[in-house]
Amino acid sequence: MYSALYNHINRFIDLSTGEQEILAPMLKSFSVKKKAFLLTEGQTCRANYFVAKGCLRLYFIDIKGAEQTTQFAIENWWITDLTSFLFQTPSEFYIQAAEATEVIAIEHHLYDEMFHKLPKLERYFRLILQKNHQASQRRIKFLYSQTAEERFRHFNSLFPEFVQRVPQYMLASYLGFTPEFLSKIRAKK
Amino acid sequence: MYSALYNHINRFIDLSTGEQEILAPMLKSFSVKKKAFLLTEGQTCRANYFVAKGCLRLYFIDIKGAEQTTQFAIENWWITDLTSFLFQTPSEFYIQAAEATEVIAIEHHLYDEMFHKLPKLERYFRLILQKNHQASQRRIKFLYSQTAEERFRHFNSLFPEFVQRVPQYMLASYLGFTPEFLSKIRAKK
DNA sequence: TCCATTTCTTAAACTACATTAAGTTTTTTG
DNA sequence: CAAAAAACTTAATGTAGTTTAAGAAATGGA
Repeated sequence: MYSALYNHINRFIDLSTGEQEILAPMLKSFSVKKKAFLLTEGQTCRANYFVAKGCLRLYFIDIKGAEQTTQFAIENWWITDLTSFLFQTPSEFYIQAAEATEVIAIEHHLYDEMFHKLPKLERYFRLILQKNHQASQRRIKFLYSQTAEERFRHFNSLFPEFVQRVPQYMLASYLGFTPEFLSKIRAKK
Repeated sequence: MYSALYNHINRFIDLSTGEQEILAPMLKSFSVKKKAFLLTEGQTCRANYFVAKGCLRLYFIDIKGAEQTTQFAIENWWITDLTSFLFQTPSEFYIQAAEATEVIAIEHHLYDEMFHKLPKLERYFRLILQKNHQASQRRIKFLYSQTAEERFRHFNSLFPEFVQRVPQYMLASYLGFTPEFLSKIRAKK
């Protein structure tokens, strides 16, 4: 049921079978159809989501009405609107399945309890959040140091399979330009 | 000596006097003169830095030779090049004092030991990293949703004192445009 | 398998911001 | 307190990327 998550946790800390059994009742596992939403603007984000299989994306709608993708989560990544999740306030974001996705969720009303019952998980989440922070530092540098074309070519060389996996308009907004411009870049060579 | 840090930690968890005494020998406290460096490109980042007083900034030099500020840390914020710090690899960043600054540092060779001796701090750092992650999500949205002028006006309305505190060229690169353009915006009104 | 929807492409006109360069003001330091 | 260095301003010129709009291709559902 939750083996994808247990395997991931065990990459960072040792979680015994007994501890897994304590954790299990606090989790929920379910499928999300392609294009279905786990969160929409105005709603309060109910859970922190772990992707067991598939792909979720976090985006918002800008003043001009365009979707701006700010994050993707593939296998073994957590995704949520952290502010909305932690403080149970209305979100300005959408979380949508970019593909048919298998999700494991920890809901807000059990989040603190989880750390209380399994303090070991403080370490797991600290390490995950450190990875997130590394990724953010890399991403900001990347956004500030290259032109749109360089960003695309660089991203494409690092994650060629992923570029094939999602529609170009999602990728374009994630990389900070328009789908038309991405089309232009590709046509070049 | 380390009271600024102890106070900060106690906002998130309860750290007893005894525990403070365990922590103390793993910390270092020192002053950094304005414009002095805690890290330069090519060096390995030795520590994670907590600002007790003053202001540090993290920046890199882009292809055109311009400084790009990617992060500021004022009182009660931690700052480091996390990848370089965790894996002890050469950094592409500089950490410099934007003002005369009082720093409390935890060095790499004591970082794991700190969590081993004081597992409570796993929680403190998880909570800090959550705040960081919230800040990153906010920042990315901010960068993607507004024009340069809007970003400046918005930032200025949120943090007017901070805008006065640092040179405009640092702020301009942090907000993602040139000092000349910032000058132009200001002249407008 | 066909129609509807979604996604991608092309190209011309436009604009927000960068670049360059020179001059001015402010801050730092001996 | 004078000189040097650092920070800021102004303005002309240039360009990377956007906008708009229309058509082509791919995908998905009944």
